[in-house]
Amino acid sequence: MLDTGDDLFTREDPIFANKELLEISHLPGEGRIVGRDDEISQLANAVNPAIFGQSPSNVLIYGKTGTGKSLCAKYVSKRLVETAAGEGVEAAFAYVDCAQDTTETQAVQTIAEGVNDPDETGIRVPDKGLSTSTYYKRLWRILDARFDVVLILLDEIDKLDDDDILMQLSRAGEAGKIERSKLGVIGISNKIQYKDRMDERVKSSLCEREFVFPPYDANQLRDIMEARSDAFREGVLDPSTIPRAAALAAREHGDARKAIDILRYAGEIAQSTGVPTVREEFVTQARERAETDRFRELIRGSTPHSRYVLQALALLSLSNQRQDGFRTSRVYEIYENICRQEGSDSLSLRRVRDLLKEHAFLDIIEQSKHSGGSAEGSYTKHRLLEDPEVVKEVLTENIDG
DNA sequence: AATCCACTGGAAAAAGAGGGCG
DNA sequence: CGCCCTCTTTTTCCAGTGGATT
Repeated sequence: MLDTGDDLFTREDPIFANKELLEISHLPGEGRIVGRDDEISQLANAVNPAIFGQSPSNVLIYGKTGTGKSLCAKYVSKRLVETAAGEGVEAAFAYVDCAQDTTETQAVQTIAEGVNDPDETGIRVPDKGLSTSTYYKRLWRILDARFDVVLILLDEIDKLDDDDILMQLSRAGEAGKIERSKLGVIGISNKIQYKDRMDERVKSSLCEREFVFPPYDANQLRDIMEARSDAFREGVLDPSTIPRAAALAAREHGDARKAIDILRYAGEIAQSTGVPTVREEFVTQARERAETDRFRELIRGSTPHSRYVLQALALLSLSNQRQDGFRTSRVYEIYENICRQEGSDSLSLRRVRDLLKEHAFLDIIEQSKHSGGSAEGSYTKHRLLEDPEVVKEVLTENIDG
């Protein structure tokens, strides 16, 4: 996405030797996963029966973002499939990011597509258009046709809007939906409280084993970055850069993904300014850039009206610098103006309230409740958390697209 | 204590898009 | 093609909320 590796010009990259090591999607090989040895062996232990074609334990993994949950789960699954193959057991794993596939149907579709091979099974899995039960039926057929054991990784399981899929998966065997295959579910959640919300029946079957991944400390973050430092050319990385970035990341979140992002941005800053080494002071800049990018990413893909609402709030913040928030009706007025300018019909007040709430959920704005004087009742104030200038800029730059 | 009233937020349902299947 | 399915966006309806005023 960021750069497509245009090898016409980059054959003599002065900074990066192997930039893929710093991409988020990169799955490190053996010995590159730092500080998670215990977790990995426990996880492996839980799913071990799969190697002999027996049912693996269902597992629930907790931990904040960037603590290596997905990484370890994927790594163990991959190793498991390899080992099982050595034993003559046909195993596979399917990975679902529930933040992207929030509904039951989408998640089933992703699993089915992930484990399917149309040439072998002759079963097609269309993107959409089928009923949920049809997707299930096809999934069961695919599984029985191809595999002895299947591990299903459900990442960010708390983003799922209902538990139905867990119910179906955990009971597939008993209900006789699948005969040959055994299923194992590995659920990954950011929220510890997730389990409380779960249906009792699902809870008992899904939570056979539970693991909590603690955040990385500064030393571990440093090791993680060191382990990937050969993404850079020799001598390019200033010795103080990694400790600095590690300290910064540990203090703020302990998120390894962000830490690696920062390292990559620092490298890119060096690259674009033509400096031959990655210096310590780039780390601060890199962090800022990571934040702006995060915001752009949040905005991207939102509907026009969702943007207008944000724009209205940005406009208000710019013209009234020292106010701590703007009430809904005020935002709505400005929003209506913007709609007139853009020549589109404005949405109802009710809808705009929901849009504001969505933004609050993404930490773009902050909402606070107030109670007013006579005939005022209770109301909500909205305040932009990002820099209004940045918001306005990002919002207007995308209009031509 | 009753009343005001601008605003809140849950619920349901319409509308419309996207897509498969026979 | 007609029917069925899902899913998102949006509207409509309505029962609260809560401090100041009466």
